[in-house]
Amino acid sequence: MKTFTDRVKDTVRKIPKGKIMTYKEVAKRAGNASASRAVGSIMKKNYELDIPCHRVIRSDGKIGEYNRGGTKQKTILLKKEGALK
DNA sequence: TAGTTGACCGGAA
DNA sequence: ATTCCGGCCAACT
Repeated sequence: MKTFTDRVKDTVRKIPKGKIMTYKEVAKRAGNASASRAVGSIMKKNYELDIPCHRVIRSDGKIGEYNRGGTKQKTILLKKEGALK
């Protein structure tokens, strides 16, 4: 039985290049639509290189936080991948 | 077991 | 548009 956390990691790992998902969408896909906050909490403590956490942004359209360079770096990465204009 | 924390969300002021 | 507040959930202490 996979836990919510495992599914979240799996979901984020499956996000294709140039694509973006909101924390809420990820939470929903993982099985708990209201766990958007928990998703961020999980990413923060489980940042594997297989998981492109920079492809996950907030529902407001804001970039959100990032542990490898902050919001700035996150934005740059998304731009490079073409996910963000 | 209970309390605190935070890469969030949505509504209200 | 910006700031504030309550709710929500998993991890940490």
